[in-house]
Amino acid sequence: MTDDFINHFFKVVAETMKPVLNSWGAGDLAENYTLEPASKRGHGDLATGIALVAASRLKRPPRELAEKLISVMRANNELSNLARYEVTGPGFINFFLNDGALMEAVHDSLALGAGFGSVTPAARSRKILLEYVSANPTGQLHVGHARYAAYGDSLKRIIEFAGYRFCREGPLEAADVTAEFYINDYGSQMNIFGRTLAARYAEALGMPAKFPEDGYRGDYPRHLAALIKEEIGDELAGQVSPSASPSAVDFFKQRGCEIVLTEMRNLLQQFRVRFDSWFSEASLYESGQAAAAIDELKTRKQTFDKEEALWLKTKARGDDKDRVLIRSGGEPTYFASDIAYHSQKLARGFDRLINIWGADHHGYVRRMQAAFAALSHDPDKLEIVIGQLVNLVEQGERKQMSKRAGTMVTLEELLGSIGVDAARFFLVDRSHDSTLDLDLEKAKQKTEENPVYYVQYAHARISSILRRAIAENIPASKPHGDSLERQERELILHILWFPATTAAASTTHSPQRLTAYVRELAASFHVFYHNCPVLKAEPAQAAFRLELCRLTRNVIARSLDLVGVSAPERM
RNA sequence: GCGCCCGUAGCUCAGCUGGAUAGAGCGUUGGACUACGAAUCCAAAGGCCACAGGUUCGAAUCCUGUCGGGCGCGCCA
Repeated sequence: MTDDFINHFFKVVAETMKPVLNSWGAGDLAENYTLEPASKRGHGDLATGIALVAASRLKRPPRELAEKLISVMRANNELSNLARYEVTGPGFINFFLNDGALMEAVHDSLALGAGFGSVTPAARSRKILLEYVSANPTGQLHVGHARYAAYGDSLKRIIEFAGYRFCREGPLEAADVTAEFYINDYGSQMNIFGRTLAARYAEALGMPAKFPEDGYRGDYPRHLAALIKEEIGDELAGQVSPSASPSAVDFFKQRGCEIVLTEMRNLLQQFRVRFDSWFSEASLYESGQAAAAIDELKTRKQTFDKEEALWLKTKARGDDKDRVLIRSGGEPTYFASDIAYHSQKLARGFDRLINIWGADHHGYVRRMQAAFAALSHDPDKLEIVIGQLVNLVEQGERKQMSKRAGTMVTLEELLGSIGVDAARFFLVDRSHDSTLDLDLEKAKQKTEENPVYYVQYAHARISSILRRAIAENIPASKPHGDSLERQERELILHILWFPATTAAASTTHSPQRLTAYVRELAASFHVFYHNCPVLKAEPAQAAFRLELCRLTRNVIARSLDLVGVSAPERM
């Protein structure tokens, strides 16, 4: 897209200051200075502390430098048409944007349509593989998974909209994001799962069965076994009682996994979390890629044998200790297939791999990075984001969430009790590196206080105004002349920061920037609404305010969409 | 013991990657519907930004240490 207003203003100011900055030997500041919203009324609309930064470097008084910068700004007509400026406090330069410029900015932003706040589409965009949730296909998704699902899906939307920064300090670039769910359908957990289902199946047939020692408790495996029983009847009755045959275990493992994945898929779809790809861990063994990765590590002399196991030399690459690839019993570890998986991702042509892992896996980060390096992959291509956990709170007490103990709130229950919009907003609204306490009873009671409704209400309210404008045949048009009310100015300023907000949300991987932003935007609108009549204003003003309303509605709807929340026209 | 995350209003949390007098929601108190949707708005009260140092024009933000909480430190995944 063409530059948004803030970006444009930044560049005009930079160009204007550049000759002076160069003469001071500080030309680099022209690209690196910060322009920010002025925090308090009386400080103008935008502010920069560039003179303060320059002052400490040049050992000269900041106010003197600020005055000098302002004097060249005065000589620039384009800039003077946009704003007036003054030096305050220790040497800040404050910009007071002209009403006319703000009105133009509204018009121009609206004209950008979906491009407002978005990265310029590239002819050939880079490819990102974003992996998240990746739950074992042995049970139900719980609120912990829900948090990563909401976070990961929002991040995908945000990166695709705002772009991604591939190099430190580099620009945001257009990117295609493939969202992938890694299915851990291999290994001992799966065998236990198969044996559990076989036992529950036998029970369902009224036959005696030995429940496996580490079997999966709870009702869910019974539910799966019942479904399978409906499919096959008593066909396998002879193979499961009193204990299951290997082929029966295999069957239950596979069929159970399929059912679980189908249910997960449906549930995630309801949650508006869309995966582009589901990748099976077991397929790495079937295709030989797991073995190939291990061979390659051997060839590169990155492994050694000890106590009948095969180890990878990760300690030399920053890990706390060396790690086992193949157990003394001959079985490969999860780590081994994960290494193959990561190589495989790169082989598929992705420029960047982003993994979202729970905090309970952070100890695994170093070893993965070490393995990555051991294969001479570019370390910058692997980015691991750690998300903190969700704790359950019941009657004020924290409880560990556990499948086995049954203290677990499923995604299904969460959706049933508070709905998709409230759940997504709630889960993404707090920083992903803070632990989240969830009290389901409170969440149910407090659903109506969820800030999502405050925002959606603003959207519905605007929609209502726009509907009436059409019904009453009041045109929206390009503004001319009039000055702006304070509430209009504040609303416009909020809107103009939208592109910077999407950019920041992307570079810092923080969807919560958007929830915070859209909440403030809705607040600005509500204040505007109470002070500035739209339909009942005189025609020229009504026309402009209708444009402002349309722009506000677009930005609210877009912000909500970027975190997977709906923007209803009526509620 | 070591590593990562967190500590901000009574409660739940923001704080734009160093800026001016630290913000919102809930809760409390008091106001505003014969004006486009009161799921809204206005006002008041509420703070040693865990603590101690350091970096600099300037720190809730960066660095070091202490205290408190969470998570991890398997030939589990």
